[in-house]
Amino acid sequence: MTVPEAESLAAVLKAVAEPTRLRLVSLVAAHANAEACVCDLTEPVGLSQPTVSHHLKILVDAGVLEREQRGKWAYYRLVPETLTSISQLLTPPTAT
Amino acid sequence: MTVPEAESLAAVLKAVAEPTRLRLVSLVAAHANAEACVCDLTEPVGLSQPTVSHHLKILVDAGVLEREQRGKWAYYRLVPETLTSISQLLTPPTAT
DNA sequence: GGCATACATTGACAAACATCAATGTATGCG
DNA sequence: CGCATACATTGATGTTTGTCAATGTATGCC
Repeated sequence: MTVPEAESLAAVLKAVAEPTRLRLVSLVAAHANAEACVCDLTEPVGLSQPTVSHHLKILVDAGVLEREQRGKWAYYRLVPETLTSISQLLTPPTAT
Repeated sequence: MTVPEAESLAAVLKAVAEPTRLRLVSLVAAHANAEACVCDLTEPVGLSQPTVSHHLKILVDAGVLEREQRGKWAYYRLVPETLTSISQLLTPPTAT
């Protein structure tokens, strides 16, 4: 694995390697219509709205979630390809 | 995903979510006999011996690598089950 | 025993990070 | 226009993290 490869993989992993963000991803994926707005998420994770927005931005920047603004609300959806991709990159050669 | 589940998954991900440690894992896995000692690893990653030992300890604590002391050398091997496990936990439901 | 080798641990420090309060921006409604 | 709602951004703060120099520990060899 080259240095740039390691850096780009680490960047995505870093976004996900945080308990709150894992829960956010999980909550978004499990939510009705597979999308959720910030107001759906602050109460379940028990953190302030700015903090949740901050975490969501990190997940969007990493390509784990995507954001769509509809009226007053910002809807977040999972980008399954990203998780699938890092999942495959992490699978050890012996498996499969 | 519950809070404890998120925390334990995040702990393993955190160990791997670092470029140097990803390269170390990759180097160990690709090395002859699928094991490597610290002296095999410092030069490829270009960091000091204490720093490499430090990263290896984090990977061992997370269950990603295992360590075996043989004489003067400490040999590190991959624990494939750990990577397989987090790989599966990260696979989105839509995949498969 | 004495010395070299292989590695771990400690201490220190700058950089990155998670969090919140306060404030800013934009949308919708009357 | 004026106000409330939903969310983002900024600034500040305590904590974690990656790194190295210095030192400690243990093994092997003479």
